Amino acid sequence: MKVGKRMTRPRKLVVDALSKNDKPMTAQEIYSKMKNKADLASVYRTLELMTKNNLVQEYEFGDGKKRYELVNGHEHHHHLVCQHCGNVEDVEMKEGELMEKVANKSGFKIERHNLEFFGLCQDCQ
Amino acid sequence: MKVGKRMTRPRKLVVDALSKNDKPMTAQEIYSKMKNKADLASVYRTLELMTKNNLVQEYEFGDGKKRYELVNGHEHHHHLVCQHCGNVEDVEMKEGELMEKVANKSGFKIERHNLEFFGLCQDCQ
DNA sequence: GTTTTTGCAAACTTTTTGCATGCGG
DNA sequence: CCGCATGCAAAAAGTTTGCAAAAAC
Repeated sequence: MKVGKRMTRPRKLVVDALSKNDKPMTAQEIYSKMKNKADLASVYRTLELMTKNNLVQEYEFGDGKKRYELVNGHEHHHHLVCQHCGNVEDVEMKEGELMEKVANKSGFKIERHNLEFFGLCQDCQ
Repeated sequence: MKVGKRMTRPRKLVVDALSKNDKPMTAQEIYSKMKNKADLASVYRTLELMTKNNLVQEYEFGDGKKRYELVNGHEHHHHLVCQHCGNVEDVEMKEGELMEKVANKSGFKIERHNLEFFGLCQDCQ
């Protein structure tokens, strides 16, 4: 890891779990992948640390659980969340101009945005 | 209300609280506004009912609480959430073409999307 | 050796649920 | 009246926290 922090086993396990998955994961999902080799609380603490240091990005898809995805390697992107099967696909799109317009006309200093789509994937239509 | 459902006091109170506020409210906030005149559980049940019937729209701004806003009257819009003071402003933007592109290239049947911006409002910059 | 991090257990917060009672139409 | 909706209380579910023990460096 980095950030002047220690590279411990629980942290390795979290990174490991996240990097083996291509979809955002909940804390529970990450925890399940590491079979008692670290505590759930450590998972949460690690995710908080990594989120603050922009190593992971946090998402909410509306079911009350936060999901996390490694930033490393991933382009900036958004998600298509199937409301039937729960599957998640990545979408990339160039929304740059749109964001600029919002920034300009609002006077807000926009640091990040979440854009998620909900609907039905091809299999579920 | 409608939906073939009964217009009861708790439901009136929820609609009332929501219509007197111009920002999305949490269940707790709604509950607080109605001073023991209805139960929190009824607030949740009402919000669920109204969400399913598209009378309210549900949002998540990343703090683990769901927020609700009356659809009635409001144009389709998005939010600017200040990460410092928590204030929420509405933004309107024409993102139509962008949405179409995503729909076309993904094969997803998109039913709705959430787009929220996080940053610093003018006062907090 | 000292500081950071962990595991465990307990607490907290938000949301959901069961059930007997009560209100709306 | 009759069934849907409510209040209350208890339970889920997700996340956070305190603290002594253990691991990094």
